[in-house]
Amino acid sequence: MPKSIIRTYSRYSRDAAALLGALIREARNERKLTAQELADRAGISRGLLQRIEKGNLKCEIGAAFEVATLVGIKLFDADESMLTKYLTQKKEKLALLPKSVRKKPRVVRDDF
Amino acid sequence: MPKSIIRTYSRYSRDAAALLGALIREARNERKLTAQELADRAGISRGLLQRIEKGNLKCEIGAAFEVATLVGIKLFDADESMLTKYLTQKKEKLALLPKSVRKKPRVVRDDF
DNA sequence: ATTATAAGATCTATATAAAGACCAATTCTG
DNA sequence: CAGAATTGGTCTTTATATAGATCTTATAAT
Repeated sequence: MPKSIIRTYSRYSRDAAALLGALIREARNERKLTAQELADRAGISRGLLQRIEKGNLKCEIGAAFEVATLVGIKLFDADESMLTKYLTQKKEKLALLPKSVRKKPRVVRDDF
Repeated sequence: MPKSIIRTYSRYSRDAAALLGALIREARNERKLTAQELADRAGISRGLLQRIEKGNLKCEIGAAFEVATLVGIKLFDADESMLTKYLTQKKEKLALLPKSVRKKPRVVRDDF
């Protein structure tokens, strides 16, 4: 980040991250895992896990997803096979869609 | 990151991030937004948006969620009010759960 | 009530994610 | 087709997220 950017987040994003964190904490409790244990399994530090559970938005998405996966949280309400299937479908659909979005209509050159 | 940590991600996490990226791309297309426009609205660089759409796991979760929100993707299949409600419920439940997970049963001191 | 353990908090060093600028390759649209 | 616009890379700089260590506080189980 060259210039210090002040990021703002919508209520929706904040709540979504907070919810994900709460779900993780709940699942960790149910599975009787300490923060250290779960962090170790996810290959992250305990501090990072703490921030994820608190819904911190500055965490890397991979770490959050990995932890969620480890405690059995189903992202997109889908299990592994469903996720793969859904992903494949989306990719196929994307292949058909236009590769770029054209915004400005060309200037009509009717002056000659 | 003091020592260079090689992070590994499960298939599930990778697919989930890839799916989120694909959904964003699809929604951006439908809304006829260029990458630059969406990036500007989200307050991020075009490069970061590109990585998010590709499902890069090293992106910050806040940026990804914010972009998703901007194109109308419903996280946890919930709209704003549902999300808030769900979050409140989770917090209430967490308040009742034990604050810490005890693993090792204390050594019984029956020698006196 | 004790006390070991887990969780919370803070600090430092460092690897790296991200912005910004640039150029190359694609791709719509007239 | 043409040519502008969009997208895809690459490179550099810099702010910062993270690991790791340490200390404090809270808590659960005896």
